[in-house]
Amino acid sequence: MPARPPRLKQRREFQRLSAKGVRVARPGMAVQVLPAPGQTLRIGFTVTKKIGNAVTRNRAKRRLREAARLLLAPPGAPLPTGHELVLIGRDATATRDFATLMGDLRGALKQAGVALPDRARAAPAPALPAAAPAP
RNA sequence: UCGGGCAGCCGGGCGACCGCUGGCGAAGGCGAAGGCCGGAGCUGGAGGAAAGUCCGGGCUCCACGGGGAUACGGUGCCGGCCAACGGCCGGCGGGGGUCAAACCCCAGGGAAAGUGCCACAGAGAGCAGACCGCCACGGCAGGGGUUCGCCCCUCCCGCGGCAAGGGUGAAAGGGUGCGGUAAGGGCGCACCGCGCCCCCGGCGACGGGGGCGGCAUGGCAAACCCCACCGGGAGCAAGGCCGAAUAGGGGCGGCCGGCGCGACGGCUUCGGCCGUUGGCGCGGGGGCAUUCCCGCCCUGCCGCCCGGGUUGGCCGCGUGAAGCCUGCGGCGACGCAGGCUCCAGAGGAAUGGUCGUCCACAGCCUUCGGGCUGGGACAGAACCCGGCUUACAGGCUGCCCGGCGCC
Repeated sequence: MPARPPRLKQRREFQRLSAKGVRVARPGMAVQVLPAPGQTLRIGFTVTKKIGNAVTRNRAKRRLREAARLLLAPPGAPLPTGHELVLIGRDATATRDFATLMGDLRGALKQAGVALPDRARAAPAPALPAAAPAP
């Protein structure tokens, strides 16, 4: 039962990603990636006041969080490692069709070189602790 | 049923799967024990405005002897309600609405204390004023009449009277009518208005009546101002606890020093003794900061100079001026009594994602049965409560006034 990825919370962490990370943009969001070899994936979300009022900003952040959960930490899969991520909301984040939003995120992560967990391997066996099948 | 006008309420419903967050917490595991780990499952989870942060409080810290004055800010008809208010209720006064009406609106104390302002237009706007006009008197000219004395009409000039009418304006120094007058004018009179006094009703704001006054006192106080009353400051990053880290200061100069400990130096009969020294404690002394914190601190006294930290957890933190129902009192705001309920607590900050179905709504088509698309208003708790203000798709309920129709 893998926990969700740890969150980035502090201002200086966001600033570090902004200064040193690689930025990839899609209509639904922008993604900043910084390699962190050996570390489990950590992720942060940010939506500026330019996007809208508090309701709109909250919605954008929640949709980004849900999209990231479905892509990066599906039930049963181990957490990816090796990166820190920041997802940045844009104007379309709150209104874009959710499947399209997921597509944006998938494409952005692929372009940034972040490997997604293997969904097929994750699918079975939530009951037993995942004994790694010998290759 | 139509039109007008108020008040209250709702503001997407149901279901499925996957998630988030608070609470309770089974199996199982660990430990000698207190207990710890663990999390199946159950369950709570945004608003009427959570908003603006404009008022009033609770709570917290800081300040604070009593009285007065000044400055600054606020409030401003009366009575009541409320923990309190700049809020609410009921009245009063004024204004609006309408043929009447239901009903709506209001910074609504003081302008015969002072200062200031009153644009444009207009002759004149605060010691009022005379453009057109009206009237009297004197004079020139023209016309008419004549009893030949003069009279009447018109234009113009001069000198006066007036403020009715026209005109300007937001406002022109009471209004309407009659009398009076050369024409006019509170010049006189009646009524209305205004001011003062008296009586009556009302807790009161105020209302009613009578008498007197001939009119004196234009408006603006969301212009300064005057009067009356009220008002300490900062805010949950308040404030407190625990742990970690760093520190619990450092430097320079001058002067002074009670006791003990320590350190250093010297002497020693090895028991101690003497000296030096602001390293520590006691005693004694001194003193305070606010607006993120280093608080209770400092210290022998005086003077000068130089900083550091801001990370984690817990409490505060939701049983409250609480909500719902019923009854009683009150026109009402509201109060009292009884019963029932526990109802969000995050901290880069939970209430989301997807789907089905129904209910509104909008557009198009329609054979009027419906069909197809679109698509949920304003907006997100951050210590809590009472208000105000502002935003808001659509909808529900009740009441009041008036018209028409029916019984």
